Amino acid sequence: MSNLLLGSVVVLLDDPLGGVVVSDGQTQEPLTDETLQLINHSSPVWLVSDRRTLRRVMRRGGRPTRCVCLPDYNRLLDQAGAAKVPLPDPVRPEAMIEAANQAGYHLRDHDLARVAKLESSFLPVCERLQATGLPIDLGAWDAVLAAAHQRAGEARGQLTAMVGRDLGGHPNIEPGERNKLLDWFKHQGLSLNDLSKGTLAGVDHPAAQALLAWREASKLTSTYESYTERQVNSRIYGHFEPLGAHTGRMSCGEPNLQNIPASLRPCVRAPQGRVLIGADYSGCELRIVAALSGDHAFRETLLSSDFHSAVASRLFGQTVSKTENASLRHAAKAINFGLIYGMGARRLAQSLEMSVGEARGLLDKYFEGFPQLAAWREQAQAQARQTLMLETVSGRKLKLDPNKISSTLALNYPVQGGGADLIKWAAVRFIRAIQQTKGEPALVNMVHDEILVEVDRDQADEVRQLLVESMIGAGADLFPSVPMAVDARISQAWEH
DNA sequence: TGCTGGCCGGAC
DNA sequence: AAACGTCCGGCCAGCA
Repeated sequence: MSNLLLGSVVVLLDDPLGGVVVSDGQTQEPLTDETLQLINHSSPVWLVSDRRTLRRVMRRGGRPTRCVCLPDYNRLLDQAGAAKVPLPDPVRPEAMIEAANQAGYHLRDHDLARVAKLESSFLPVCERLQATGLPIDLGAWDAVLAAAHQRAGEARGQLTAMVGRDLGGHPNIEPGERNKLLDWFKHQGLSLNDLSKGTLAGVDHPAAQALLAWREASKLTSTYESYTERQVNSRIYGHFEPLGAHTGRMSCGEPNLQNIPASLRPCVRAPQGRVLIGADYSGCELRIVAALSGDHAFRETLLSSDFHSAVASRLFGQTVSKTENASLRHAAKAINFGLIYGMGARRLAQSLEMSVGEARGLLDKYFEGFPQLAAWREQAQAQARQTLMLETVSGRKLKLDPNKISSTLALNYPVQGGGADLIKWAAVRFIRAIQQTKGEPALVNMVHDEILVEVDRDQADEVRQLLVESMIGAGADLFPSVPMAVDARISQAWEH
């Protein structure tokens, strides 16, 4: 093929008879073990009309190194404000190649070639992740939920004892009935704007505490009980969407494996003879901020031992550690955290419970110490207004609606999106690194800045090392000016 | 009865 | 005017 993005291509299409058709654009063959070995060995770019087809071939042992899925390419194009390429109808090999070439030209015209290459390398990795599933200990999972049931029942009892016989005419108020509860609180002389955790925590009334307790427990039971209904051989299979978020992050649903709460993570357990390796970037988004801004002081402070304390010391001119002047550390941490999201003075004031004026003063002082960081923020926002385009390190792009230019997004997109680039590239590097490794290592989950791998116990140390190297190496590739740091631990369960 | 939007909260 | 981002999902409330 002439298109530089594709190189040599093989098209894989569903066969109406239930098989898969393999084509190079001229000849067509059925997918057999032989043709499969042939294309696996020569490693061309695979071209599929949808991920279902890719799954079918991978189930039969297909191991693509890169795979172009037109709908995903279209998403990259669309978000960059470029024209999409219609999926040919009917889907024929020559038409698919033509469409993919078209998409390739559009991608290059819009400087999306690098991110397209990243995504096409990541797609097979993502499919393998999805097909492997997350191993869980069903008994432990059920036990945690049974305890939550217990707590929910108790909290519900306490609440209805107080609220059940209502002066306002609502008999038997259920803890989920928001409007009635708001009504009831009003009757008690407490007119609340909402029933969020934040406002409820400040309400000095036992009913508020009972409601919070019920919500905490019933969240667990209502959301996570259904997970075990989906398990097959003690594994849960989520549906990962490689471009689920417009920042480039993956998303996951049915069920969502990316928001399993801390209380259930110990129930994610490797089967007999195998272990889990959990590895996460520590402070990777702050490191990305450091790399993008090029701020020397920020970089040096970040690389020193305890970042939040160090920032607090600079900010307030006194010694701060986790034990000494902890409130100052807390303030610095709030700013550092908000930095990633483009937080303003108002919100900082709210989270630190101070006046907006004080918060503004704090931010000014903060950016005084990190002048290049402040300049980068200004520049990023100005450029977003001017070009109406946001961009990450891999060239991933987001076209802004001129009617609603968000300065927070201008700051957050390159950071969050850069993090997505980073972990995807790390996963690709890891899969390549373990090609020859025994012990059947497999990705079992990815959560934005964390990678979870399952492997035979005997290979755990070796694979842990490869994983760390892949993650750090990906950082060196994408953000060479600031080294990434990775925490990695081997254990039976996810977060023991 | 089924759909939709808002609220709320889990993860990062 | 105001502004801490990205998701998924369960439940209630309102509407047809």
